[in-house]
Amino acid sequence: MDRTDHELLRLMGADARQSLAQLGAAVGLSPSAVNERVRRLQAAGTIRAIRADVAPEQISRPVLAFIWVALAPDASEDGFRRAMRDMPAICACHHVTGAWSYLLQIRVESLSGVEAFLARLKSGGWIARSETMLALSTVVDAPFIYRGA
Amino acid sequence: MDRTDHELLRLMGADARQSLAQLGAAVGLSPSAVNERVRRLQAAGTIRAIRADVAPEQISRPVLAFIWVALAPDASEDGFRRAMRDMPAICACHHVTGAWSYLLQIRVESLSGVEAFLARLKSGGWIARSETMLALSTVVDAPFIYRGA
DNA sequence: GATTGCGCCGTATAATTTACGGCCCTCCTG
DNA sequence: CAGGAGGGCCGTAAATTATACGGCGCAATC
Repeated sequence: MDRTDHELLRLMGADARQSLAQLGAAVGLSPSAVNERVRRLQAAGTIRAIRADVAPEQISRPVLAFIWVALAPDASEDGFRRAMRDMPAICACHHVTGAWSYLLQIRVESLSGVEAFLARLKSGGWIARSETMLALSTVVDAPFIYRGA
Repeated sequence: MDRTDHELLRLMGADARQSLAQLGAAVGLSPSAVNERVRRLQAAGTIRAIRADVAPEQISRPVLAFIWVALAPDASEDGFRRAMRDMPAICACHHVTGAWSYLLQIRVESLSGVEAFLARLKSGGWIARSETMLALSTVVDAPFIYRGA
Protein backbone atom coordinates (compact mmCIF):
# COMPACT_ATOMS: atom_id res chain seq x y z
CA MET A 1 0.00 0.00 0.00
CA ASP A 2 2.58 2.53 -1.02
CA ARG A 3 2.37 5.60 -3.17
CA THR A 4 2.48 3.51 -6.34
CA ASP A 5 -0.54 1.46 -5.30
CA HIS A 6 -2.49 4.62 -4.64
CA GLU A 7 -1.53 5.95 -8.02
CA LEU A 8 -2.66 2.72 -9.66
CA LEU A 9 -5.98 2.93 -7.85
CA ARG A 10 -6.42 6.49 -9.03
CA LEU A 11 -5.55 5.65 -12.62
CA MET A 12 -7.87 2.65 -12.63
CA GLY A 13 -10.61 4.72 -11.07
CA ALA A 14 -10.39 7.03 -14.05
CA ASP A 15 -10.12 4.20 -16.57
CA ALA A 16 -9.72 0.57 -15.70
CA ARG A 17 -9.50 -0.48 -19.32
CA GLN A 18 -5.94 0.68 -19.66
CA SER A 19 -3.52 -2.13 -20.38
CA LEU A 20 -0.93 -3.16 -17.84
CA ALA A 21 1.65 -1.68 -20.16
CA GLN A 22 -0.03 1.73 -20.09
CA LEU A 23 -0.42 1.67 -16.34
CA GLY A 24 3.18 0.59 -16.02
CA ALA A 25 4.36 3.47 -18.16
CA ALA A 26 2.41 5.88 -15.97
CA VAL A 27 3.90 4.67 -12.71
CA GLY A 28 7.32 3.60 -13.95
CA LEU A 29 6.94 -0.15 -13.68
CA SER A 30 6.91 -3.12 -16.01
CA PRO A 31 3.60 -4.72 -16.97
CA SER A 32 4.49 -7.72 -14.85
CA ALA A 33 5.01 -5.64 -11.75
CA VAL A 34 1.75 -3.79 -12.32
CA ASN A 35 -0.01 -7.09 -12.80
CA GLU A 36 1.28 -8.38 -9.51
CA ARG A 37 0.20 -5.23 -7.68
CA VAL A 38 -3.25 -5.21 -9.20
CA ARG A 39 -3.71 -8.87 -8.42
CA ARG A 40 -2.70 -8.23 -4.83
CA LEU A 41 -5.05 -5.27 -4.55
CA GLN A 42 -7.91 -7.39 -5.80
CA ALA A 43 -7.07 -10.33 -3.57
CA ALA A 44 -6.94 -8.02 -0.56
CA GLY A 45 -10.33 -6.59 -1.48
CA THR A 46 -8.92 -3.11 -1.93
CA ILE A 47 -10.23 -3.23 -5.46
CA ARG A 48 -13.79 -4.39 -4.87
CA ALA A 49 -14.70 -4.69 -8.51
CA ILE A 50 -14.26 -3.27 -11.96
CA ARG A 51 -17.54 -1.79 -13.08
CA ALA A 52 -19.17 -0.11 -16.02
CA ASP A 53 -20.14 3.47 -15.28
CA VAL A 54 -23.31 4.18 -17.23
CA ALA A 55 -24.74 7.53 -18.33
CA PRO A 56 -28.07 7.70 -16.54
CA GLU A 57 -29.68 10.07 -19.04
CA GLN A 58 -29.09 7.54 -21.78
CA ILE A 59 -30.97 4.74 -20.12
CA SER A 60 -34.02 6.65 -18.95
CA ARG A 61 -32.80 7.53 -15.49
CA PRO A 62 -32.26 11.28 -15.73
CA VAL A 63 -33.82 12.13 -12.39
CA LEU A 64 -31.67 11.90 -9.29
CA ALA A 65 -33.41 12.28 -5.95
CA PHE A 66 -32.31 12.21 -2.33
CA ILE A 67 -34.89 10.99 0.12
CA TRP A 68 -34.71 11.36 3.86
CA VAL A 69 -36.58 8.63 5.61
CA ALA A 70 -37.86 8.28 9.14
CA LEU A 71 -38.62 4.62 9.65
CA ALA A 72 -42.07 3.63 10.91
CA PRO A 73 -41.96 2.70 14.61
CA ASP A 74 -43.17 -0.83 13.93
CA ALA A 75 -41.13 -1.43 10.80
CA SER A 76 -38.50 -4.15 10.81
CA GLU A 77 -35.10 -2.66 10.26
CA ASP A 78 -33.83 -5.80 8.55
CA GLY A 79 -36.91 -5.98 6.38
CA PHE A 80 -36.41 -2.39 5.30
CA ARG A 81 -32.80 -3.06 4.44
CA ARG A 82 -33.66 -6.10 2.39
CA ALA A 83 -36.34 -4.13 0.56
CA MET A 84 -33.82 -1.40 -0.24
CA ARG A 85 -31.36 -3.88 -1.64
CA ASP A 86 -33.99 -5.35 -3.93
CA MET A 87 -35.02 -2.08 -5.51
CA PRO A 88 -32.98 -1.40 -8.60
CA ALA A 89 -33.82 2.29 -8.55
CA ILE A 90 -31.76 2.70 -5.40
CA CYS A 91 -28.23 3.92 -5.97
CA ALA A 92 -27.29 4.21 -2.32
CA CYS A 93 -28.87 3.81 1.10
CA HIS A 94 -27.18 4.84 4.31
CA HIS A 95 -28.17 4.93 7.93
CA VAL A 96 -27.33 8.45 9.02
CA THR A 97 -27.04 10.69 12.01
CA GLY A 98 -29.43 13.55 12.53
CA ALA A 99 -33.15 13.93 12.53
CA TRP A 100 -33.73 11.22 9.93
CA SER A 101 -32.87 7.57 10.04
CA TYR A 102 -31.95 6.84 6.43
CA LEU A 103 -30.80 8.69 3.40
CA LEU A 104 -31.75 7.16 0.07
CA GLN A 105 -30.40 8.04 -3.31
CA ILE A 106 -32.49 6.98 -6.28
CA ARG A 107 -32.35 7.30 -10.03
CA VAL A 108 -35.63 7.22 -11.91
CA GLU A 109 -37.00 8.08 -15.33
CA SER A 110 -39.15 11.03 -14.33
CA LEU A 111 -40.78 12.90 -11.51
CA SER A 112 -43.61 10.42 -11.67
CA GLY A 113 -41.00 7.82 -10.97
CA VAL A 114 -40.12 9.62 -7.75
CA GLU A 115 -43.75 9.71 -6.82
CA ALA A 116 -44.18 6.03 -7.58
CA PHE A 117 -41.16 5.17 -5.54
CA LEU A 118 -42.44 7.12 -2.54
CA ALA A 119 -45.83 5.48 -2.90
CA ARG A 120 -44.17 2.09 -2.85
CA LEU A 121 -42.20 2.94 0.27
CA LYS A 122 -45.32 4.20 1.96
CA SER A 123 -47.54 1.31 0.97
CA GLY A 124 -44.87 -1.07 2.16
CA GLY A 125 -45.41 0.40 5.60
CA TRP A 126 -41.75 1.19 6.03
CA ILE A 127 -41.74 4.88 6.53
CA ALA A 128 -43.28 7.23 9.02
CA ARG A 129 -42.17 10.38 7.25
CA SER A 130 -39.95 11.38 4.39
CA GLU A 131 -38.57 14.38 2.65
CA THR A 132 -37.35 14.46 -0.93
CA MET A 133 -34.78 16.66 -2.58
CA LEU A 134 -34.12 16.66 -6.29
CA ALA A 135 -30.75 17.12 -7.89
CA LEU A 136 -30.91 20.03 -10.31
CA SER A 137 -27.45 19.85 -11.74
CA THR A 138 -24.34 17.88 -11.04
CA VAL A 139 -20.92 19.32 -10.29
CA VAL A 140 -19.09 16.14 -9.37
CA ASP A 141 -20.81 12.97 -10.40
CA ALA A 142 -20.45 9.63 -8.74
CA PRO A 143 -20.45 6.71 -11.14
CA PHE A 144 -23.83 5.23 -11.91
CA ILE A 145 -24.16 1.48 -11.83
CA TYR A 146 -27.14 0.09 -13.60
CA ARG A 147 -28.73 -2.51 -11.35
CA GLY A 148 -31.65 -3.42 -13.54
CA ALA A 149 -35.04 -2.20 -14.65
CA MET B 1 -30.90 -0.13 -26.82
CA ASP B 2 -32.90 -3.28 -26.49
CA ARG B 3 -33.29 -5.70 -23.64
CA THR B 4 -29.95 -7.33 -24.42
CA ASP B 5 -28.09 -4.04 -24.16
CA HIS B 6 -29.65 -3.39 -20.78
CA GLU B 7 -28.67 -6.83 -19.62
CA LEU B 8 -25.10 -6.25 -20.78
CA LEU B 9 -25.00 -2.95 -18.89
CA ARG B 10 -26.25 -4.68 -15.78
CA LEU B 11 -23.73 -7.49 -16.06
CA MET B 12 -20.89 -5.08 -16.67
CA GLY B 13 -22.01 -2.96 -13.78
CA ALA B 14 -21.59 -5.96 -11.54
CA ASP B 15 -18.30 -7.00 -13.11
CA ALA B 16 -16.78 -5.43 -16.17
CA ARG B 17 -13.84 -7.81 -16.18
CA GLN B 18 -15.86 -10.64 -17.62
CA SER B 19 -14.66 -11.72 -21.02
CA LEU B 20 -16.79 -11.18 -24.09
CA ALA B 21 -17.27 -14.93 -24.14
CA GLN B 22 -18.72 -14.97 -20.64
CA LEU B 23 -20.98 -12.03 -21.35
CA GLY B 24 -22.05 -13.69 -24.57
CA ALA B 25 -22.95 -16.89 -22.76
CA ALA B 26 -25.05 -14.90 -20.32
CA VAL B 27 -27.08 -13.12 -22.97
CA GLY B 28 -27.02 -15.77 -25.67
CA LEU B 29 -24.73 -14.11 -28.13
CA SER B 30 -21.31 -14.76 -29.64
CA PRO B 31 -18.28 -12.86 -28.39
CA SER B 32 -18.22 -10.92 -31.65
CA ALA B 33 -21.78 -9.75 -31.24
CA VAL B 34 -21.16 -8.72 -27.67
CA ASN B 35 -18.06 -6.87 -28.74
CA GLU B 36 -19.99 -4.94 -31.32
CA ARG B 37 -22.69 -3.99 -28.82
CA VAL B 38 -20.22 -2.94 -26.15
CA ARG B 39 -18.28 -0.90 -28.66
CA ARG B 40 -21.47 0.82 -29.73
CA LEU B 41 -22.48 1.52 -26.15
CA GLN B 42 -19.11 3.10 -25.47
CA ALA B 43 -19.11 5.13 -28.67
CA ALA B 44 -22.58 6.44 -27.85
CA GLY B 45 -21.42 7.40 -24.39
CA THR B 46 -23.88 5.09 -22.72
CA ILE B 47 -20.93 3.42 -21.08
CA ARG B 48 -19.08 6.44 -19.72
CA ALA B 49 -16.11 4.48 -18.42
CA ILE B 50 -14.91 1.28 -16.87
CA ARG B 51 -13.72 2.06 -13.38
CA ALA B 52 -12.12 0.42 -10.39
CA ASP B 53 -14.41 0.38 -7.36
CA VAL B 54 -12.22 0.73 -4.30
CA ALA B 55 -12.97 -0.27 -0.71
CA PRO B 56 -12.83 3.04 1.18
CA GLU B 57 -11.96 1.47 4.53
CA GLN B 58 -8.86 -0.02 3.01
CA ILE B 59 -7.41 3.25 1.85
CA SER B 60 -8.07 5.34 4.92
CA ARG B 61 -11.42 6.76 3.90
CA PRO B 62 -13.81 5.03 6.27
CA VAL B 63 -15.87 8.10 7.07
CA LEU B 64 -18.68 9.05 4.72
CA ALA B 65 -20.36 12.38 5.30
CA PHE B 66 -23.16 14.29 3.62
CA ILE B 67 -22.91 18.03 3.82
CA TRP B 68 -25.71 20.41 3.00
CA VAL B 69 -24.38 23.74 1.93
CA ALA B 70 -25.92 27.18 1.63
CA LEU B 71 -23.67 29.21 -0.58
CA ALA B 72 -22.41 32.56 0.66
CA PRO B 73 -24.30 35.45 -1.00
CA ASP B 74 -21.14 36.88 -2.50
CA ALA B 75 -19.59 33.59 -3.53
CA SER B 76 -19.02 32.84 -7.20
CA GLU B 77 -21.03 29.86 -8.23
CA ASP B 78 -18.48 28.89 -10.86
CA GLY B 79 -15.62 29.29 -8.44
CA PHE B 80 -17.36 27.06 -5.95
CA ARG B 81 -17.92 24.42 -8.58
CA ARG B 82 -14.31 24.50 -9.66
CA ALA B 83 -13.19 24.23 -6.06
CA MET B 84 -15.42 21.19 -5.57
CA ARG B 85 -14.01 19.47 -8.60
CA ASP B 86 -10.48 19.96 -7.35
CA MET B 87 -11.03 18.40 -3.95
CA PRO B 88 -10.28 14.70 -4.05
CA ALA B 89 -12.27 14.06 -0.88
CA ILE B 90 -15.46 14.88 -2.74
CA CYS B 91 -17.35 11.89 -4.06
CA ALA B 92 -20.31 13.80 -5.37
CA CYS B 93 -21.65 17.34 -5.48
CA HIS B 94 -25.12 18.25 -6.64
CA HIS B 95 -27.14 21.40 -6.83
CA VAL B 96 -30.40 20.51 -5.13
CA THR B 97 -33.89 21.73 -4.47
CA GLY B 98 -34.99 22.63 -0.98
CA ALA B 99 -33.61 24.77 1.76
CA TRP B 100 -29.97 24.16 0.82
CA SER B 101 -28.18 24.95 -2.37
CA TYR B 102 -25.73 22.07 -2.62
CA LEU B 103 -25.34 18.56 -1.34
CA LEU B 104 -21.80 17.32 -0.94
CA GLN B 105 -20.72 13.78 -0.35
CA ILE B 106 -17.24 13.30 1.02
CA ARG B 107 -15.03 10.46 2.08
CA VAL B 108 -12.37 11.18 4.65
CA GLU B 109 -10.07 9.32 7.01
CA SER B 110 -11.65 10.39 10.27
CA LEU B 111 -13.97 12.82 11.98
CA SER B 112 -11.14 15.29 12.12
CA GLY B 113 -11.09 14.99 8.38
CA VAL B 114 -14.68 16.16 8.28
CA GLU B 115 -13.82 19.06 10.52
CA ALA B 116 -10.84 19.97 8.39
CA PHE B 117 -12.94 19.82 5.27
CA LEU B 118 -15.57 22.11 6.74
CA ALA B 119 -12.89 24.50 7.89
CA ARG B 120 -11.51 24.61 4.39
CA LEU B 121 -14.92 25.31 2.93
CA LYS B 122 -15.52 28.04 5.44
CA SER B 123 -12.11 29.68 5.11
CA GLY B 124 -12.54 29.65 1.34
CA GLY B 125 -15.50 31.94 1.89
CA TRP B 126 -17.83 29.73 -0.08
CA ILE B 127 -20.45 28.85 2.42
CA ALA B 128 -22.91 30.80 4.50
CA ARG B 129 -24.16 27.83 6.43
CA SER B 130 -23.88 24.07 6.37
CA GLU B 131 -25.18 20.98 8.02
CA THR B 132 -23.38 17.68 8.18
CA MET B 133 -24.75 14.18 8.49
CA LEU B 134 -22.58 11.16 8.98
CA ALA B 135 -23.26 7.76 7.49
CA LEU B 136 -23.39 5.21 10.29
CA SER B 137 -23.83 2.11 8.23
CA THR B 138 -24.39 1.36 4.63
CA VAL B 139 -27.22 -0.70 3.21
CA VAL B 140 -26.63 -0.15 -0.47
CA ASP B 141 -23.25 1.21 -1.36
CA ALA B 142 -22.42 3.23 -4.39
CA PRO B 143 -19.02 2.50 -5.88
CA PHE B 144 -16.16 4.50 -4.52
CA ILE B 145 -13.73 5.99 -6.99
CA TYR B 146 -10.42 7.02 -5.59
CA ARG B 147 -9.63 10.46 -6.93
CA GLY B 148 -6.37 11.03 -5.15
CA ALA B 149 -4.96 11.97 -1.77
C1' DG C 1 28.85 -11.43 6.21
C1' DA C 2 25.52 -14.94 4.92
C1' DT C 3 20.63 -15.67 4.30
C1' DT C 4 15.99 -14.91 3.72
C1' DG C 5 12.21 -12.49 1.72
C1' DC C 6 10.16 -9.32 -1.27
C1' DG C 7 9.50 -6.92 -5.39
C1' DC C 8 10.69 -6.31 -10.06
C1' DC C 9 12.04 -7.76 -14.67
C1' DG C 10 11.88 -10.37 -19.04
C1' DT C 11 10.29 -14.13 -21.61
C1' DA C 12 7.02 -17.74 -23.05
C1' DT C 13 2.44 -19.20 -23.15
C1' DA C 14 -2.41 -18.67 -22.88
C1' DA C 15 -6.42 -15.98 -23.24
C1' DT C 16 -8.85 -12.25 -24.93
C1' DT C 17 -9.88 -8.61 -27.89
C1' DT C 18 -10.20 -6.75 -32.46
C1' DA C 19 -10.91 -6.82 -37.44
C1' DC C 20 -13.25 -8.59 -41.26
C1' DG C 21 -15.82 -11.31 -44.71
C1' DG C 22 -19.97 -13.64 -45.27
C1' DC C 23 -24.69 -15.05 -43.99
C1' DC C 24 -29.52 -14.47 -42.73
C1' DC C 25 -33.44 -12.00 -41.59
C1' DT C 26 -36.27 -7.94 -41.96
C1' DC C 27 -37.93 -4.02 -43.96
C1' DC C 28 -38.55 -1.07 -47.67
C1' DT C 29 -39.56 -0.30 -52.57
C1' DG C 30 -40.65 -0.77 -57.19
C1' DC D 1 -44.42 -10.34 -55.15
C1' DA D 2 -39.57 -9.96 -56.43
C1' DG D 3 -35.50 -7.33 -55.72
C1' DG D 4 -32.46 -4.79 -52.98
C1' DA D 5 -30.60 -2.45 -48.94
C1' DG D 6 -29.48 -2.42 -44.13
C1' DG D 7 -28.58 -4.25 -39.76
C1' DG D 8 -27.12 -7.66 -36.72
C1' DC D 9 -24.90 -11.91 -35.93
C1' DC D 10 -21.49 -15.52 -36.66
C1' DG D 11 -16.89 -17.61 -37.28
C1' DT D 12 -12.13 -17.21 -38.30
C1' DA D 13 -7.57 -14.92 -38.31
C1' DA D 14 -4.50 -11.58 -36.48
C1' DA D 15 -3.02 -8.59 -32.93
C1' DT D 16 -3.01 -7.24 -28.45
C1' DT D 17 -3.14 -8.22 -23.70
C1' DA D 18 -2.92 -10.92 -19.57
C1' DT D 19 -0.82 -14.69 -16.98
C1' DA D 20 2.72 -17.78 -15.35
C1' DC D 21 7.29 -18.45 -14.07
C1' DG D 22 12.31 -18.44 -13.40
C1' DG D 23 15.86 -15.42 -12.17
C1' DC D 24 17.99 -11.16 -10.38
C1' DG D 25 18.94 -7.45 -7.05
C1' DC D 26 18.15 -4.99 -2.96
C1' DA D 27 17.12 -4.60 1.91
C1' DA D 28 16.39 -6.24 6.28
C1' DT D 29 17.64 -9.81 9.68
C1' DC D 30 20.34 -12.58 12.32
